[in-house]
Amino acid sequence: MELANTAYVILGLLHERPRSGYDIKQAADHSTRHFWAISYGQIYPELKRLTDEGFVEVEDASTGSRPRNVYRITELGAAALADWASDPTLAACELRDEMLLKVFFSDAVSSDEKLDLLQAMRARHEAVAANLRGLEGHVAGVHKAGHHMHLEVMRYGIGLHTWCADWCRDLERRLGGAD
Amino acid sequence: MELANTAYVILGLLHERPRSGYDIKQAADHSTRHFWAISYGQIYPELKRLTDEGFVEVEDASTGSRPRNVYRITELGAAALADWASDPTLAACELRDEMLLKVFFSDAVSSDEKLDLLQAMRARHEAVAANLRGLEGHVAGVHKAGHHMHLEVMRYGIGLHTWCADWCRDLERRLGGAD
DNA sequence: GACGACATGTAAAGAGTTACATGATTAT
DNA sequence: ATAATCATGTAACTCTTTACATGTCGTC
Repeated sequence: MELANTAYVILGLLHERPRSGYDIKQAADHSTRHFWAISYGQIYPELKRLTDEGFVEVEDASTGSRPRNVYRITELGAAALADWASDPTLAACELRDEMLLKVFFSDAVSSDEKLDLLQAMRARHEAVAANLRGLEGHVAGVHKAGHHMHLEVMRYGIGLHTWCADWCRDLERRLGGAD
Repeated sequence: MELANTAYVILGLLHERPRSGYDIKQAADHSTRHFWAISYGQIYPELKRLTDEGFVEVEDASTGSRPRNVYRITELGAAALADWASDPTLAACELRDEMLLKVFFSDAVSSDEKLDLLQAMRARHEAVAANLRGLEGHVAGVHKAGHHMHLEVMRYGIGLHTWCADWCRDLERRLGGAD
């Protein structure tokens, strides 16, 4: 009865309020996506499993002939979530960044191409930071409902990607200026 | 004949100098691990594929009855690496951080547990930054051989994880002080 | 002699993405 | 009408990790 991290994303989002699989995907795309992305291919099978194990309950909320299943976390589910969230066991943070990989090996390419790479990478981080800043206002509203950490983590993302963009800018300057 | 990113990690490391599968694993663990980890289960099959496709050449370097295959990048391989590295196409940077996920959902746990979580997360980032700082001196030596970007990316890692540790510290202070 | 580093490889399991398939409702 | 959004789900595929299996060489 061990749950995967992806299950806890679902449980965590359902702890806020009942949601459909579709809603879970939307909510994840606007929040956890930046440090734990999930897809429909995981959500629907996982919801079935969580229902079978008693961590969530399903309620039919179909309108006319459009199906809609709304899931609600159970006490068992809330306990499992709290157990998981309160365990401070060290877990690695895994990063996979193809562009940084290219930068790492870019001694094999020309100075111009190196700069192009860094500029593209900076643009990416600026875009992510801007996107998160857009989300920030929305989260600040929900914030009042008691989800303080959602806002804090959103700002972590903004700060992190801003730092990355700054690093790119600084390296661009040093490569463009000195070389 | 499309290569996966993992293949480019191997190609990139072989571009520096010929290496065995074991050497590749060691080198990756001391460099790309922080933004692109690879395992033996990928390395050996991938080396076979790269050899079959002509991107690398294998040379027998066995000593006595201990087997050792040293791989060397070919011109075709170097061209493929340069092609890949010089393409600034936007690619997402994917992060999976279980501890941050817990922090995100930690409104469901007590203030004390929240602080424990943040302290553990800070310890993690401090450890990674310290580890990278230890590697930095080593990389600075190779640096002279023309691998400037290796050192830059190493410092990116140090800066990034230091930023993360600082963020944790700041949030700890605000949660511990005001609450 | 035992331990740690060197060395190669495979098989199975697990995690996650993508593409596909289907259809309803709402807004333009 | 038609496009966008809402809505559910599966199957195939890809990528990656983990565990296993095997054996050598140098050093304490």
